[in-house]
Amino acid sequence: MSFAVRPATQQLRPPGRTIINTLKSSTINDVARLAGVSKRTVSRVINGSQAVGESTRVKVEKVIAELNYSPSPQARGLASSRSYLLGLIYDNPDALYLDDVQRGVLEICSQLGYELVVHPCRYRSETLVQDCFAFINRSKLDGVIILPPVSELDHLASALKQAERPYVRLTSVLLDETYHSVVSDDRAAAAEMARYFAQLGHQNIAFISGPQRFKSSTERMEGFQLGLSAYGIKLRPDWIVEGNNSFETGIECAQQLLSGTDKPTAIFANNDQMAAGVLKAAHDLGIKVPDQLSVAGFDDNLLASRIIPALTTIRRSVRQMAQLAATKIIMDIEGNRHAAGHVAAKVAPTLVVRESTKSL
Amino acid sequence: MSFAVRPATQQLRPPGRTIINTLKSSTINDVARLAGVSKRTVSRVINGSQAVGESTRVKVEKVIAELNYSPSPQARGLASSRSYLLGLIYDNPDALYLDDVQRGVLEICSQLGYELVVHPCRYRSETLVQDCFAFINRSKLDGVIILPPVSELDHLASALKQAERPYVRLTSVLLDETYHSVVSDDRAAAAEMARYFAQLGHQNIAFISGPQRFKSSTERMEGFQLGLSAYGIKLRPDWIVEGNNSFETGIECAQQLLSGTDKPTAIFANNDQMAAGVLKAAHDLGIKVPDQLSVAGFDDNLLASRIIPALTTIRRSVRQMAQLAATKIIMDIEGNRHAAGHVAAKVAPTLVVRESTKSL
DNA sequence: TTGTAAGCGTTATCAG
DNA sequence: CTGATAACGCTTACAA
Repeated sequence: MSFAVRPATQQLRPPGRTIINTLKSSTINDVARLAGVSKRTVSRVINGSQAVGESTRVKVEKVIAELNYSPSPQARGLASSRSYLLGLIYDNPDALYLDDVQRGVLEICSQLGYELVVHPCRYRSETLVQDCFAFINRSKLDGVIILPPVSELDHLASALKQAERPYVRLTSVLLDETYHSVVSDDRAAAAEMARYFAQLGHQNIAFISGPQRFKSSTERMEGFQLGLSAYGIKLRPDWIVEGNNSFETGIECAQQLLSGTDKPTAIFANNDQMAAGVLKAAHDLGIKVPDQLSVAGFDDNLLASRIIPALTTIRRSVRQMAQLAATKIIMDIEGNRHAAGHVAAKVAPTLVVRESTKSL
Repeated sequence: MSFAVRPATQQLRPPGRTIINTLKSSTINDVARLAGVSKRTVSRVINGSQAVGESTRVKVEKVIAELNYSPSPQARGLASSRSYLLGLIYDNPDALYLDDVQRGVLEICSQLGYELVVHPCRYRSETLVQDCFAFINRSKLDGVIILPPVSELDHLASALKQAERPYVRLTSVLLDETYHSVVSDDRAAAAEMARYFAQLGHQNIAFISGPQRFKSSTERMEGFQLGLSAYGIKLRPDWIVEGNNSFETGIECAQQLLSGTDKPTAIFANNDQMAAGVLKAAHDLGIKVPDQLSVAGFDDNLLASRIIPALTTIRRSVRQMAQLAATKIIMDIEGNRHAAGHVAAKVAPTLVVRESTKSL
C-alpha cells in the first residue's frame, strides 16, 4: 500500500481542525500499516531499540510525526506493568515549598514522558503506609517522590524498598542510599547562619527550634550550635525553645524569650513562619527589629521577602532538589539505578541577608 | 473448582505481610474464580450494575474484600477509554491558591476513585491549546479543571467543548454553562469592600487594579466602583493605577499614589501581594498604616495574616470552589451533566477585617 | 533486522 | 440475571 505524503502546509487549515486531529489519536496499528512494517517494529522504534534498520526507523518516525501519534500509556502500562506516572507524597503545610517541588519535578517529567500525580497524606496517621500503598497500587505508579517530613519515616521507606517500588526521599540528612535520596545540607546552612550572627557581634543568641521529632529540626539546631561553638559561643539552655513551625508558636516562643529582664540580641528561628511570628511579637512589645533585635529564619519563602523588615534567611534551591529527585527516580525506574546513585545527592542552601539582622 | 474461604484473621499476621499482600494486587479473574462466578459478573458488581442477584453480589463483594481487590485503572481505561485521571491546568503565581485547590479537588477525587495530574502551563503561550491537548491525550485524562487566569481563555474552552472533553473553569464571572463553571463573586466582594471603606468615612480612595486583560481584575474594579457610587463616592481617574499583581508593582503603584501633595486616605489593591507592596512603600515613606492610610487586599493568602499590620482583605473559599469543581466534572464524566448543572456554581467571598484599615 | 502470536486486566456484545 | 468471547493498544517471548 502506498500513500502520498501530506505536504507540511498545515498552517493553511483552520486551527480547530489541527486540534481535533490531535485529539482523536491514532494507534500503533495505523502507524504500522502506513509505514508498511509490523507492530513490533513500530514498538521497537518507540522504545528506542537498537535492533532497527536505519531506513526503517526513519520511515516509521516519519509516519509517527505525520500522524501525530503518541502511544497510549494505558495500553503500555497494561502490557508492561508501567504507568509512566510518578507520585508525590507529602504532608506539608508550606504551599510555596510544594509548588516549587512540583515545578521542578514536572520540568524533568515532561521531558521524559512522565506525569505527576499528587497525594497529600497525614504524617501522623496510623495507616500512612497502607494509604500510600493504596495510592501507589491504585494508579500503578512507577515510583514516588517523598517530601519532608514524611520522607523521614523509615518504615515507609523500608516498605517501599521491600516492595521494590522506586522512590526518592527529599531530606535534610542522608537517610538512605544515594539513589534514594536528595538532601539539603541544613546543618551546614545553620552553621553558616551561626557564623554570620557571630561576626555581627552577637553573643546573646536564642534559638527557636522546630519539633524535635523532625530530623530537619535537629539538624538545624545542631548545625547552629556547632557553628556558634567555633566562635566560643554557647546557647543558654533557657534560650532554646521549641515551636511547631507555625506563625502562632513563633509568636509564643518570642514572647517567652523577650519577656525576661535580660533579652537575647538575636533570634534564629527554625523557619520563616516562626521568624515572622518573632517579628510580630517584637513589634507588639515595642522592640525594634533590627535595631534592638536581629531575627533570621529558614526557607526563604514568599513571606521572607515581603514582610517588614524583610527577613534574613536561608534559601534552599527546592526546585533543583526536585529536579534531581525526578532525574534519579526515572533513572531507577528505567533500570539505571547505578547511574542514579551518581547524580548529585546533596544541595547546599545559601544565606540570604536582608533587613532583619544588624551588627551590634 | 471449590475454595475454602480464608477466615478473616489477618490481624494475626505480621504487619509487613499485609502490606505486601496489598501490593501484589489480585485480578478480576481471581475474584471470579474464588466467588465461583464469571468475570463479567464481577465486573457488574464493581460497576454497580443493577442486573446482579442480591446473593451473588454479596458473595462477590465478600471475596473482593477478602482479596483486597481493586480494579486496575489501566485495564479499565484501555477497555472503556477512561483513565480515572483528572487534570489540573494552571499558570498561577500564587502557590497558596494552588495548594488550596489541590486539596479541595483531592478530597472529592479520593472519595470517587480519581487521581489528580497537575499541569502548569503558560497563559501567554501561542501553543497553549495544543499543549493542553497534548497533555490531555497523552494521559487520556477524563477531564480537566482550569484555574484562572487560564480559565478565562474562551478559545481553550471552546476547543475542549468541541472535542467533547469534560472541563470545569474556575472564574470570577460566569463565562460558560453552569456545569462548566464555578465562579467566585469577586464583583460583590469588591462592592462589600467599598461599602466598608465608605462606612469608615473614607472619601479619598485609590485603587490599584490588576491587569485589565483579566476578567477578575475588571470585575473587582467595577464592583468596587459600583459599591462606592452607592455612597456617592467616585474614584479619581488618576487614583486608579494598574499593577501586575506582583509585590513589586504594588510598591511602584503605591509610590506613585503617595507621592503627590494630596494623598488618598485609603487604598484597595487587587490582591494581597500588591497590598503588601503598598505597606512596604508606605513604611518607606514614613506613612503609618492604618493611622494615616488604610490598606486592603484581596485573597486572604498566607501573607495577609502574617504581615504587620495584618491585612484587611477578602477571603475566597478556594477549597470549597475546588470541591464543587471536582464534583461537577466527575458528574459530567459519568454522564450526569444535567445534575452537574445544578450543583452550586457561585461562591460568595467574605470580608475579613484586620489591622490595616481604620475609620477616619 | 523483522514478524507472529500470546497475553496484560478490564469492559462490551450478544446470547442464553 | 449470567456467561462466553471479542475487543482495547501495547509489549514481549519466540521465531524466522
